[in-house]
Amino acid sequence: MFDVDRLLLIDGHSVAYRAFFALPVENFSTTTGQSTNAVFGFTSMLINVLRDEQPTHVAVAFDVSRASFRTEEYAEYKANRSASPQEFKGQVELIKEVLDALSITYLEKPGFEADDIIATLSREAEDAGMEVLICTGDRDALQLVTSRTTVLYPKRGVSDLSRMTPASVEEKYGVPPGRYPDLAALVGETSDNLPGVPGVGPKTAAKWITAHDGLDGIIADVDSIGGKAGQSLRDHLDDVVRNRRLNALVRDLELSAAPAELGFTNEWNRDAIHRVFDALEFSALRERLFDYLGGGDESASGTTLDLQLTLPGPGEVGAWLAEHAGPGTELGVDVGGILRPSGARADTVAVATGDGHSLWVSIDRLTPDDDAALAGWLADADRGLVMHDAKGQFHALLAQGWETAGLRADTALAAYLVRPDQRSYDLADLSVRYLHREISASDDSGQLAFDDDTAGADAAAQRARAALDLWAELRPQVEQHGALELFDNVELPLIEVLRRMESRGIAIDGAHLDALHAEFTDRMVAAAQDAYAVIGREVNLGSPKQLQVVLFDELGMPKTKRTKTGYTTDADALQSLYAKTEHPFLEHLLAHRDVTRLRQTVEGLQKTVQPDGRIHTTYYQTIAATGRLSSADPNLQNIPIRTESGRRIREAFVVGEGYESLLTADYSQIEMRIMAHLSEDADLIEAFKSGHDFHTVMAAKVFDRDPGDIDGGLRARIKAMNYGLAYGLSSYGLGQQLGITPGEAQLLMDDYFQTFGGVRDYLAGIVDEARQTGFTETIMGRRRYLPDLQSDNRQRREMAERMALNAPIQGSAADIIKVAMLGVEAALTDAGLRSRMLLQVHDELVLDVARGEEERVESLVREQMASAASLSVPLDVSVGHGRSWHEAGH
DNA sequence: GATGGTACGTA
DNA sequence: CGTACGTACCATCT
Repeated sequence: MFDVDRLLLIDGHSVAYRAFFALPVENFSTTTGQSTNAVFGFTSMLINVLRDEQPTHVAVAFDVSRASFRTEEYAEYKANRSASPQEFKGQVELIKEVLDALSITYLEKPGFEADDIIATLSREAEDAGMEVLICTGDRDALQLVTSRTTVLYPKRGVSDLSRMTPASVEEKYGVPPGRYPDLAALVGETSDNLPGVPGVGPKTAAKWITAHDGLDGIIADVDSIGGKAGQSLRDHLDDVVRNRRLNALVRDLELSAAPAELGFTNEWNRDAIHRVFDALEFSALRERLFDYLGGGDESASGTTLDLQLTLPGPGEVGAWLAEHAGPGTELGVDVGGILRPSGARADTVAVATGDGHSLWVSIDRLTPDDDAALAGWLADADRGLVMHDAKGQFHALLAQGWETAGLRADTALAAYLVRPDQRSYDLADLSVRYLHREISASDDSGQLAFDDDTAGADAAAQRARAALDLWAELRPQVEQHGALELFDNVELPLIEVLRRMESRGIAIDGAHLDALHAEFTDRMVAAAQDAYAVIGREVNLGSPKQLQVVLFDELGMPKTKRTKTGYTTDADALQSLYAKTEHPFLEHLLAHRDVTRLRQTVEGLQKTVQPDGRIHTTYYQTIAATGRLSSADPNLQNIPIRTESGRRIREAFVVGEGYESLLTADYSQIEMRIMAHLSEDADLIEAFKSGHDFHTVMAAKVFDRDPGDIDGGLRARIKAMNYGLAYGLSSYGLGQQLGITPGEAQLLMDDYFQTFGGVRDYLAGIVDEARQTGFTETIMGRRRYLPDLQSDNRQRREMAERMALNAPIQGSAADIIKVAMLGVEAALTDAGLRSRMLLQVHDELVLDVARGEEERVESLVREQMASAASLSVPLDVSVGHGRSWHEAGH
């Protein structure tokens, strides 16, 4: 490389504005609703250019306002520009914050444009023997291009820059860079509101400039220029002269910094970068930035933490624990190994104290004394253990035979309660966000991959310490969000309940699954053959793309609803096509879909049956923004029930060996009951207290008839209405579901709200309140923040409104069943029963019931579920028993 | 091999 | 053009 200084000059406004229009604003906003697309695009471009061009000096120039000496001289200058969009406002200030964090100088000069600053600096830099790179979307800067100065001009978006050198300017415009302003003066610049000579484009202009040695020559010879264009030029000569005066950049401004003072080092203030990127919620960009910085000296940055790490020799564990990790203090713990319900294994344990000490042990090297010391320490309820995502680590510790008693906090849960909308709560991310400290990330299974012990030990100790420090940071926030009780009394104790449920798993009748798989396979093959026979060839029935060709091109069926990639072939659409065409292909296709789906479900289950003959799902406590649990590997919360064939899959979930039956218990209409409670609607409350079929009673009230006079049709309408309410249904959606017009659906909704005015007022009130406070709240104070309620984008705003309607209702139901689960688990233990809770499916619990315990367990479960919350309507629980989940269902 | 889109199962 | 999820497959990208 040449040993030459390189100055990078960026036109801040120009690049930010380009970025704003290149990146869809709706994809870039923070949880507080601040748009960040321009900041993102600018920063992204900045990082790329820093990486690719390796400048030694950097500055960014901004316009102070639209007013400049040019507007003084020509009031129409840039007057055609519409006001910058609302979403753009404020983003320039954020860009300046990014620049501050990166210690990059930015310059402004009242009365002048960013271009002038750049022109001045580029001249000074050239005089000082530097190379210059100018990054701008403003073509006026092309006049600055020389053998030492290159313009990086965004081709499209902001990621693709073209390098404009003297040769490439000449190739593109037919004139050398110095003549570019002459050309622009003749052609005009729409974006600056500078009209050029009508009928003269770049080709003509370039020809003239070459022939007459520039604009001055053209003006001198103006009468000799022939043709229509020549006349046009003479008619608009004043404009041309004015354009040329305005597009000349000022190259001798007095600036606050000279090129030599713009030195750029990568002595970054990492802490400041973290703060700014946190606020902007730029995680991927931060990684790119630090990747680029990567070569640098991390330890010098001061954002990692030195821990006094002890790798104890044989028999020394107990002494360390006694000295540093006694009772009454909070301690961070990190367990490494295989962290899952089945096949778990603990390999390492790290402990970190608040005063900088840490311990790391490899479990297979512990002496019996060490083992006993650690086991006793973990089992001591007086230890305030702070862990991150503790459940998996508990599985691992338990595989080692170690029980844990003193869990004081789980930082994943704490972060979730503060901001439940995030997709992940990775410890390394949270550490950066809340502690501004970088730690090495673990992979999904909690395994840390390192070449040697020391590095792995340090990383594990860092994680333990990060959890401890995160809790200090998050605890006040949990409290401030009013969620401390929910945290201490519900979410935290629920970890152990879920861990037990996962460990227990549910027994599977493998032979039944095998038989179902064989049957579904046969039916799938038959349906496919039938379908192929109808159209005379084989297609991939699972490919929406190929199906579209068959349905709409070859069979000429009417087009369905549009999707991003064509027309939908979903089940609803196929049904309605079948109603119209009665084409047998559709019949076979739908049958194929159904049975393929069932087969897939069976296959998925077969793969997850463990050697103990049971399926052990994993429950996730920090996924659903409303507070629900989710289930994965496999998901046992979406096992089919609606169709006959589907229900047969539930026959494969059976009572465990040594138990007598499965029991299922579910809340009936829990969401409507919550709505009754929260809305205090007298008629709705009365409907629940009547004891008759709920939907029928509701229909009787809406249509003002006797319950005996409500037929199936009326009941179905009100049932759909009841269920749709909590989702923020529209008349369109309701009509779609009931097969009536949106108008009819609207009339139905009007009737409904006429009767249940309290419900209408409540629903409207939720949204109003959320708009004011920024969040919704469940009966236990679980919050969900919905910044999009303020969005200018109608689609986003209405989506947020529906979320606001749904979150308190779905979330309160989640609160209630969580409390019930804690109650059931504790009551079974207290009563000394062997029966055990296995599954939760949002409003349902499934238990293995031990011989002779059926009655006691049923009444215990009913009692715990019914008393989990005290509402103004009873919490009705229905219970069933059977040898399979199917039989126990009701 | 990762990712986005589509489709579909549950509450 | 109703909420909340997880999983599978296909098509397309790297």
